Amino acid sequence: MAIMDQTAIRKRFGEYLHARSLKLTGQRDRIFERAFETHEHFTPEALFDWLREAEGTTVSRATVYRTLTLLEEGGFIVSMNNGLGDVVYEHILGHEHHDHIICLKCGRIDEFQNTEIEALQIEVARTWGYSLVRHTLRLEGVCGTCRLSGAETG
Amino acid sequence: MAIMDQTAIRKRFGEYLHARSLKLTGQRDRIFERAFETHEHFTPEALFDWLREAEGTTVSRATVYRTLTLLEEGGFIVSMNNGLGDVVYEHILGHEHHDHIICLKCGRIDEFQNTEIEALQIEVARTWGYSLVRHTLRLEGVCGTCRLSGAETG
DNA sequence: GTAATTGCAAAAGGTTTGCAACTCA
DNA sequence: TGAGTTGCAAACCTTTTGCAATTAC
Repeated sequence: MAIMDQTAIRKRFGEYLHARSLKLTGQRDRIFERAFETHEHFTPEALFDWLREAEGTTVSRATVYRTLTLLEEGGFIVSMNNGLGDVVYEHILGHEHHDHIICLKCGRIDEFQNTEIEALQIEVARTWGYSLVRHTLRLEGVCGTCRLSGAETG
Repeated sequence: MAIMDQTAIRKRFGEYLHARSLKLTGQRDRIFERAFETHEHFTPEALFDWLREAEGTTVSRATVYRTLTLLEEGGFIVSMNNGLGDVVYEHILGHEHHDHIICLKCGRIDEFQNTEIEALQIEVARTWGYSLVRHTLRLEGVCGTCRLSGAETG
């Protein structure tokens, strides 16, 4: 399923920086690497902590924020809201476009694709006179695990 | 199309407060009224300003926030993200469930309904073992007006 | 009369920014 | 060498909170 492997995307990151006359600093490198190391959604703060926990590795919060913005502008990562008020990011490595289904009990996030829904969205946009740039579809519910365990909690 | 008229929902607000042993204060009344007066999506700050602009009417920011939370808990309004980092609210008066299509250039928000998409969502959730509680579908693009005027702006 | 509410100002939480020191190319 | 980058701390913005005064019921 991978569209591009880690090496290729790393190279593209370098090219992207070069094209914009930006420098590949140690901090950017570490942030990039760490962001692509996880397959989870993460907050800027979480990434900051991960880097701090890694022995000796310290990158300032400001640089984390600045670099995440940079990565998003370059299309290497995308941001979304986790529904609890936090901004979370995910990298695009090996991800085709997908939407999310989120468990309201445990916060688990699964990803899915549905071409029929995609097609209908384009149709809706056209109907309203919009040209569709992107969309966000988030399904929220209770996952199987939580339904079996917690049942009717809170 | 209205599910409930303004009078009816106003009454329900009173009942809701009563049921929770809360008081119908002048401030709550004004906030409620103003929130239902507009059919646009609004930020807490915007509502605060509206009330301030209205001659003599002043409600503190704190009370605006507290009351909006209260109204959302009661199901009288719902909140969402406008995609620019702001929390925006909309009242539910006369609104059936709908999704949003947002213009990335001018921030305009339109609402639509599509039963086919709704049905497919339920199917997706079932496939993944989730029971669907709710969903958010946001289409983002460029509206007809902006496409005609601005064209390829920055 | 009394519990609930308000306004204020301070606090909080997340993100951005100015600036001097530093570093990649 | 010099444009771009970093870290720090202060600034920002939105939202929340503690508390004394006030108000609805």
